[in-house]
Amino acid sequence: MISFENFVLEDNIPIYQQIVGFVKRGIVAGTIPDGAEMPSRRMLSALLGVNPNTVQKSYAMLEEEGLIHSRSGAKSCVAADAAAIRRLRGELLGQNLKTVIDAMKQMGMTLEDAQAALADHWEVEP
Amino acid sequence: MISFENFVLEDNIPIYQQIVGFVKRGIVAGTIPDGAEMPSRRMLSALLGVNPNTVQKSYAMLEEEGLIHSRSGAKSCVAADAAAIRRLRGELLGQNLKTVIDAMKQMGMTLEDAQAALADHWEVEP
DNA sequence: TTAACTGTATCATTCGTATAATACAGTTAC
DNA sequence: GTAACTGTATTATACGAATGATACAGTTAA
Repeated sequence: MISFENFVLEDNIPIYQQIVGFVKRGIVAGTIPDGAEMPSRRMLSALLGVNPNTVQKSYAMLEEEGLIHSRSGAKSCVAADAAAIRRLRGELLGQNLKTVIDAMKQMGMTLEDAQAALADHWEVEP
Repeated sequence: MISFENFVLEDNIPIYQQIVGFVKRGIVAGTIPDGAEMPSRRMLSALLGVNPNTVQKSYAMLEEEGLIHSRSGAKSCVAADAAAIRRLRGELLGQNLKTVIDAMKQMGMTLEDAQAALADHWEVEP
């Protein structure tokens, strides 16, 4: 069973997007392995304190991208082969870096500034 | 008059937040100097193709943070002294880096991985 | 087989974002 | 002084995100 222990809800980002992102990053990291069982919609909604419909929306999007497989009545399973993981890594890395790089450039920072700031903030948090 | 030439609307982020962020980053970069005239609400809304009320919401938030000064009837001006710029730089840097660092750590990346990925993506765009 | 789960679907409601159409009072330049 | 701009305010509408409450059919383990 996949663990959502390290999942923390953020503000200002749709919850269903946060759940999708958490699962995607776990797949890339290998902490969510191919074939693993997803928690049921009801169980995860109770664990996170959100509505079952919100979790259902996340799972539907993961299903649409072919990252999980659902059969009516049975538990949903992760479906992530090596090709999917490779694709995900590039997708997530590009998304995250584009935002922060654009912002830093607009702040007048050079690559050296950015490298220093990244190193500064890396070990601050647990 | 402050230029919004380099401003591009993104999806999935509230427009009023994008405008606030653009002005804040410009203040940090120095491209939006202290005392400069802001474009009027109506002019900027026409330029960006958004509703005047949306621009008004952005300006009201900047006013609340003390970054611009508005007088009924006259144009709004930037109010950003050295202390405000220092505060802004730390605030924006922290916000942007926290998101991307958390995501990278969840993907199992080390600081060295992150440095390499940052350098890879830095010069890709104009 | 039956009870307890599972996925799936539908309906109503609340809230924030964004739009639209005005209106009014203060300023600035001619 | 007047016209053309400013900031500010109000009301209504539309849409997506999220919640809440059900309901129904498929599976799985006792």
